[in-house]
Amino acid sequence: MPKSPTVYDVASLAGVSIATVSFAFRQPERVRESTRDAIIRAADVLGYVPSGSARGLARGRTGALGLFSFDYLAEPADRRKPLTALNDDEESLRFDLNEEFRLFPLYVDEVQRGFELECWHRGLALMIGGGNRSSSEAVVADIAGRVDGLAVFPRTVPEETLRRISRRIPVVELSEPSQNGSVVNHVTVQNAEGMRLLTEHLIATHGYRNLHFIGALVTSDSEARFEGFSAALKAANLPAPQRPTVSSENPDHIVWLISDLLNSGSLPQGFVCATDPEALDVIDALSDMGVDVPSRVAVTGFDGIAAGRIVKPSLTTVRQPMERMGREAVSILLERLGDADKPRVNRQLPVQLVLRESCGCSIRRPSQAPA
Amino acid sequence: MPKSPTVYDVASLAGVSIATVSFAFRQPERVRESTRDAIIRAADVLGYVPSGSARGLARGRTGALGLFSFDYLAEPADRRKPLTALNDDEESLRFDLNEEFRLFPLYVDEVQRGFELECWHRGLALMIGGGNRSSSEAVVADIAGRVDGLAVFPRTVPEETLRRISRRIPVVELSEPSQNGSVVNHVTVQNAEGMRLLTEHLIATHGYRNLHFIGALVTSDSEARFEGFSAALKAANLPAPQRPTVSSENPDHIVWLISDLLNSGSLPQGFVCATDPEALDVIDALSDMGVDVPSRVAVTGFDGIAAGRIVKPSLTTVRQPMERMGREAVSILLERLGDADKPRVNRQLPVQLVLRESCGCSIRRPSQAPA
DNA sequence: CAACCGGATCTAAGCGCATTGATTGAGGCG
DNA sequence: CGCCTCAATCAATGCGCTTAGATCCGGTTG
Repeated sequence: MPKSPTVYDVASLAGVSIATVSFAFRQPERVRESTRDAIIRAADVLGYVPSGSARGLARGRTGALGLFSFDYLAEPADRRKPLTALNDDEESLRFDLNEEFRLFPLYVDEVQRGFELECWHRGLALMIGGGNRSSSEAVVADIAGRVDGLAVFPRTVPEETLRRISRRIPVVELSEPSQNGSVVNHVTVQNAEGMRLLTEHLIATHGYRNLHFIGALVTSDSEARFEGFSAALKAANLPAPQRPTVSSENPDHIVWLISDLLNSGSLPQGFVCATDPEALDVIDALSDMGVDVPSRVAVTGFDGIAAGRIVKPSLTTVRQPMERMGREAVSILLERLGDADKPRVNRQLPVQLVLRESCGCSIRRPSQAPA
Repeated sequence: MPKSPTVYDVASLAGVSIATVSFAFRQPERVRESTRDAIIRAADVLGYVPSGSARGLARGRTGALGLFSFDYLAEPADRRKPLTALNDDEESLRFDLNEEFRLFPLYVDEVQRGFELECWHRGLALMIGGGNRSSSEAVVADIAGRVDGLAVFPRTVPEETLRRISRRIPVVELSEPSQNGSVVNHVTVQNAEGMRLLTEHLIATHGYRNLHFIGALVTSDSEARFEGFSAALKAANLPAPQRPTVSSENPDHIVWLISDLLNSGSLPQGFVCATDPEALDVIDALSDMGVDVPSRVAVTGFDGIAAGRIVKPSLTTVRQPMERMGREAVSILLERLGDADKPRVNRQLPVQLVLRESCGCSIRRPSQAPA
């Protein structure tokens, strides 16, 4: 690019000072109309686009919010096999057996969308970064340095870094706060309550009495869900496990775990999973072993991702108001831009039970008006 | 926030000059280890996070790419009815009749995802903005001022603005270039070719001879698709219409249009639509009028969005390599960051025919190995 | 006619960092 | 023991913009 024009160039071409050029754009009413026109014309001729960096520096705020998300590329390789396959050109024109939908609109993506929409709606720009625990430190600081407020997904940024950043700008974490209090704001959903309702449904409606909880308890959200699960069992006078059947984050573990249960003849009546992706992995594993879902074993998830309605059987789950979570995050940040030490909040949003096929419910079409 | 610390604060606490602080972070090898440690410790104590604006200003580049997208909120109201309904809390726990999936992972979202992944992969931050023709002018300039390269979706930014921005930073438009040459780079797909293949399939495999093309020709992409459609008809010695049955962008128009055809008894054997969303609207309209798809009329789309596999009947379409388009955009921008006047490119990517139910093809499960 | 006033414009001082060229000092060499 | 070299550090400048305060000027007011 041939050296982009600056206020100085515009000013000299228009025959005014740089201050006037700046005013012409930021406070047009302060500048006489004729001069303003001249300035705009000069800017047009030169192709002037003001530098965001310079503006941000001078004003002390950037007018942008940041969101730090997962980087899918950093996930274990086997998780993104479908993606790789997709890039294979010679497979063009094949039947659509790709399973990319299992990876794309995930929980984070829908939350992110809400964040975007709300930012745009309020005239803010949005800076997005991605990474995982390891990569993040530098990357997240990089982003934090360019925005007026930051939202992060759990497990993307070490708490220490979060604390440091929150001394500079407001920060909100999109998860249940960990038990030992948190240094930042939070947007949560009714994790425990939602899972309790779902479990109750399995017990009351379907009469299941032997349920397993599957999920890597890597976030406070999953933990809260496990507690909701346990609470429902206790309320029904069923034995509640001390710990869930942990699956770690490797999908293979789910396969091993289930084949163990199958071989030992101790398959439960239902698997209650901490998240939708885990539930989908469980369904896959069961299918591969010839175990029918839901007639032989029920499976449920938690999230409400798109893939849950695409797979067969469709997934019974608890839907989080993902888009709205993103919106709330923006709103929390905005409220805190001005006054520094507004108290931290934890805004909890309602969830919604979504009954589909995988729990044993048949498909109904309630949209048909009863005659 | 209590006034965030700067290099000056860190420098004085560590007892060095600001230059050394800067070096400690940017070129660690230039600083003796002991001093570096002292500096990092001081930075820790103060909670120092370098200002992106200042850095950007000083270095002359920001290390971020921009993407300018549609703002769904700016769409006609009736298009987002499902969204509104979703926010209604009292509807919690209802059966999942919401149709949000019709709006979310659309074409743009998947392209955007590719853009994000590629940026992160290369260690770049990403700034996203949204708007439509009207709102954009200022917003897009705002973003253009903060990034080193910009990608835009068609119809989001007036060409004049695009030209101006491209004098400052490299720009790539995610669409077929318009016939009269373009001032920016492009990432395209085989629009015409893909549509030709699809139409051929309808003619050859299903024997349809009376097809209508439906689509608002608001982008060069849609135009190219129409040309592909016409080409296939001509090749089969079928009469090709001069113009498509335009639907404008108001879904109601599709309803009117189809009810007209129905009332006059001139329903074709198939509707070939310019995009998936339009095809879904057509299917909806037909269903509402009691016309079965595909037994009575076939319908096809173009895009490959997720909703196409969720709806009944599932949508036959042409799938664009959306994620890859985003990736290519990043790659094009990056190649042009250094050398200013590298020639403009138009990188065309392959598409893929996806045969599902709505064209009359039955569901096959090719993954089953033949015995 | 002088003092005054308000609108339009300008001068000048940063904003926080990167970076060039200068400075310092310790070790190497003859 | 003096001179040179090189590594480590520093002083100073500029990046492009915003904005408080100064200035200028034509028009008012008494």
